Amino acid sequence: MPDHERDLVSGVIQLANLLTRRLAPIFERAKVTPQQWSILAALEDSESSMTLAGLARKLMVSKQNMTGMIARLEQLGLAERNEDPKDLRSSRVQLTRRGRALVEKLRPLYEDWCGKLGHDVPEREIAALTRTVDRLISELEQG
Amino acid sequence: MPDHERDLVSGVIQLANLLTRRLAPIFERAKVTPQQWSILAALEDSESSMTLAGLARKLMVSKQNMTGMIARLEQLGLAERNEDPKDLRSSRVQLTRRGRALVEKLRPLYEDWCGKLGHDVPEREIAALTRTVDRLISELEQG
DNA sequence: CCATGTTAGTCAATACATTGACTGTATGCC
DNA sequence: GGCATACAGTCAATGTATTGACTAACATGG
Repeated sequence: MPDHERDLVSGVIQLANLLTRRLAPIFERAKVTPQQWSILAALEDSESSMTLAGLARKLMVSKQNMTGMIARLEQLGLAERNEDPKDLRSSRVQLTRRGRALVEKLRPLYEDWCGKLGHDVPEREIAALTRTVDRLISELEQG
Repeated sequence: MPDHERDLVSGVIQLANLLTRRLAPIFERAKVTPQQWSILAALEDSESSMTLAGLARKLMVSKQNMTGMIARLEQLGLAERNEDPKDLRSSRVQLTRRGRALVEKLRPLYEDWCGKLGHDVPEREIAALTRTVDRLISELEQG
């Protein structure tokens, strides 16, 4: 029995921290962090290169943050930037061969982990949670 | 219509970022951050002093993190540390007079904001969401 | 009494995340 | 054409969050 009530806002923030912490060991052997994973997965999903700003919008982080994240992924040899001849402002980001291989290796691990998450909690509740989270994100995105 | 599906884990992490971002302006005039708010509120709730490790457990962050957070709150003159004569390892953290006054001023603002959150989303869903979040936290806390 | 193990707190290194300020490129309207 | 505006990317400063490594103090069982 929890001795302190946790409001929704604090709960979501604490849950996010906890998820990140528990997720980290899954990716540890590959030397990537959960946030790096999210970028790698987004790049593979896109089936083509993306701009920094496009990635930032998709993952809902600032473009300044994305600059650093991509720099680290480039350092690791998992992603690369190329100039876009059509728009000299943009660079197109894409997975390297190693990056793509890594995503293919890690995706099942990630999905397994997510699937096992909430084995205590009824399936219906998890689905409802997912939907409500999306609604809240949409609502907050405007403001 | 969202073009990309967002799984629960990514959704919760993105929602937490978004909540923090939207919450920040509420506290901006008082020069505190949402995370600092969470500590101040916890200290007021406790009705007595707390140890660093106790605070860290309650808010589910590492004690190393708490060291820095408390140092910043002390710098701001909102919290203070005193030695515990019963246990020379511990320091007891408590609100200063200014800290207590600030919490009293900010708490209604915070609660209003939380209350208005999800005006699109039925009350029942919000309550269900809160419960599910708590369950997931409990499950992950063990592992 | 003392060895062992646990707990409280700190420091350092690294990653993530924000805002503000800035450069350079593109776009659109007159 | 040229100016205003918006957008892409970066740098710097600050705060949050983690782990690992360490010291000091407490607690327990020989």
